[in-house]
Amino acid sequence: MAPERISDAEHAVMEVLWQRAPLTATEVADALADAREWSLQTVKTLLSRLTNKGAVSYDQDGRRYLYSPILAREDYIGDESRRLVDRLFGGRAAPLIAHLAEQQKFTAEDLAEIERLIGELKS
Amino acid sequence: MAPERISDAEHAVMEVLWQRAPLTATEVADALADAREWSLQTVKTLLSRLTNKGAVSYDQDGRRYLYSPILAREDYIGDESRRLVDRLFGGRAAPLIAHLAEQQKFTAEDLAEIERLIGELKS
DNA sequence: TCGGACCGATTACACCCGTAGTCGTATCTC
DNA sequence: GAGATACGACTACGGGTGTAATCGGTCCGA
Repeated sequence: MAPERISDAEHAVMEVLWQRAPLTATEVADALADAREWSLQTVKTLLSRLTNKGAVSYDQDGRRYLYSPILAREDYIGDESRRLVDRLFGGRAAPLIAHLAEQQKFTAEDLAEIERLIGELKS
Repeated sequence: MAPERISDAEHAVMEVLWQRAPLTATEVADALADAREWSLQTVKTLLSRLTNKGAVSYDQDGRRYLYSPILAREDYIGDESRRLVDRLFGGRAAPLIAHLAEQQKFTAEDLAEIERLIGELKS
């Protein structure tokens, strides 16, 4: 299948569905109300585009739809992360980490966590 | 100023200019010939859009332009990395690393490198 | 039973993006 | 000095995106 790209706005909708599903369009819109000032219609358009892209499905419940994600969040963040690493760091992850490190993106807990991860990977 | 987003195609042009500058439009097109099958006109359009976005500047050399980056590569990859971390990992970098780790994106050298980085940061 | 209310579907529209073609002009060549 | 050439500027155009309004059908309340 063609890996249909998911836009920023669409991604916001996916995040809601990944958190809990199935949901009606209205419920999705409510969940987004804090973050984005979208009309219900806008959310419905995004749901419909996501459906066309094969990223969400729906079950009909009377005259409304209950939407659920098809695309797994794991897969999405995997693809996006890989894209970034490929585009900006020649496909190698270490330079990304070096970069994040220089930006002071790490808290003490982060460092401990990462050390633990590295330790695991080495064994 | 609004941080004008740089598109994928535009980014490819920036990479050339980051590698060496100043360059003429034709030189940029030549440098890209291997990677992308773009006509010279396409490259010129991209350079012009990047100029409008304030990401590159030019010096006039007779009747042609010598283009140079204004936006620093550091800043660009910083912004892009931060965008990704914010969008997908709630602004924390450790989960990104955990994710990359699970994808087996790290070679043995990477691991050594990262360990070294972490060691430095902890001190 | 009739007018809203509420659905999803369809349509709208301006802007960005990828990918160029064309135009007007300045320069080089003979 | 006239035609070819090379340059940047302007124009084009189909598809994606953000952001909705409108349409046609159905159900609910009075």
